[in-house]
Amino acid sequence: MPMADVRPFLEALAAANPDPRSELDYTDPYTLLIAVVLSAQTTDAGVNRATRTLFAEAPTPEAMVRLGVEGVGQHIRTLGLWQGKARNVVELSRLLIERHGGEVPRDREALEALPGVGRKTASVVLNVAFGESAMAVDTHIFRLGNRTGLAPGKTPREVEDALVRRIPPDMLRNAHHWLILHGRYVCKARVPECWRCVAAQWCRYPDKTPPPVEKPAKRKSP
DNA sequence: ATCCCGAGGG
DNA sequence: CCCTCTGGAT
Repeated sequence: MPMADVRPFLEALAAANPDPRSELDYTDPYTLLIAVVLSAQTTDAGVNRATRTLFAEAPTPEAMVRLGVEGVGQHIRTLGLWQGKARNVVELSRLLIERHGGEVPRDREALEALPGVGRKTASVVLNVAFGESAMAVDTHIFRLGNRTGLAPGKTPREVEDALVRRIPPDMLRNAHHWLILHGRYVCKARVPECWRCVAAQWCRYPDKTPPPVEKPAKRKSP
């Protein structure tokens, strides 16, 4: 049975996933754009750290171009795929100046025309920084949408459309973030931890896995 | 060993 | 659809 109303589900996820944007201003489109470009094949902690030190040195597109590929690389060497990302960050910044007066365009086509920016990155920027009705579907959200009944679909695009259609407009902003965190840390691919899921009561997933049996604490053994 | 909060290209 | 680029976490 499909979830009748997605609002309680999303409210529970929102409450369980406090806004992680504390040290960095991810409401700033440029900061967010760079952070998301850096995020592929890496951990969130790594991206946060790299973005923080990078922006301390080059907070604007102009400064980023001046810093150059080598300079950017210094900040992101611990991330996966960092060589390509360093090139993308600099070239993308140059194009922002050349095409958009140094601003991040509020436009999907313009965003996706930038190197290193695909559909998912553009969606996150449009949604989180600009408040547009966009969703990005990765493996976590795809699985969660189908498993929970929130947004069933055979293809990522179908799931995406279902999400944009079903999620109340006032909840769309940041919904991507709540869903992705929930999919990563609770509604996991192999072993979903339903016993600590705040939204289990609205979920149709049949496998309500029990909590792991508490192993006897290891006393000082002989 | 396996999996990523992807994009670009064949 | 497939593959490659890459480092870190588990």
